[in-house]
Amino acid sequence: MGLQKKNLGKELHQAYKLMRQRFGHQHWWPGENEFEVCIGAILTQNTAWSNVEKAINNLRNAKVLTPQKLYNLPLEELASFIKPAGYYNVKARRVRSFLEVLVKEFSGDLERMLSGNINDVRSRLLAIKGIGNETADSMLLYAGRHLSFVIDAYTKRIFYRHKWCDINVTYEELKAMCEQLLRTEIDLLDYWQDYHAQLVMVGKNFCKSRLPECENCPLNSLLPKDKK
DNA sequence: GACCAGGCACATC
DNA sequence: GATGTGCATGGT
Repeated sequence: MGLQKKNLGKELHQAYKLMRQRFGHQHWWPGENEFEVCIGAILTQNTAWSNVEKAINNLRNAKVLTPQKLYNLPLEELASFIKPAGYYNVKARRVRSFLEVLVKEFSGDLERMLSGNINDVRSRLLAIKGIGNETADSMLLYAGRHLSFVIDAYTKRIFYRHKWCDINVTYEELKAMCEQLLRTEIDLLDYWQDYHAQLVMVGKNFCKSRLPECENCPLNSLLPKDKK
């Protein structure tokens, strides 16, 4: 992590207040239940959520949105349902490998799969092919209600833009930094869930691509003074 | 038509 | 350990 700005914690919390003021509480994750959250977490990898919604609706309309039914689906059929989400062949395999563990090791009981020691649960998720850091943390935070901060491309882009981290920061470093500094609220789970959601709002609406400027961004008042 | 999106695994050097 | 590549649809 190296040199860390003094009062960075306060600045990060100020950022939250600004985003929250602009967008309101996001009540994330979008999804009817914990199982949908997990499937959505896989489907949204490098993909716009609007496309994921179509894929999930296909599954819902086909009435296969349960662990056992989804697991029993032939791979090609699963792939055709999730086509709108893109990368449908890889994602079909990734959903399948997640379900394999859920159904075979936990009898389809997602709550049991996600309960217990956070580090153990996280390791179990990361051992599944197709589940990396962000997907695992999304499942932990939004489906498992664990205190596991989610880092994504928007987080890195926004943090770097504001010089809250350097360009080479790793996933684990940024995650540890956020988890260490964002501890002021009473309800940390709600805070971390909404913090990530707010960052996605900023990313989607104001920090597209790697352009240095993002007009009308609620965080502009926090930009480093030399390049504004 | 180009560019982008809430990643990840794998190959290669 | 760092860097490059394939995967694919739909919106702007």
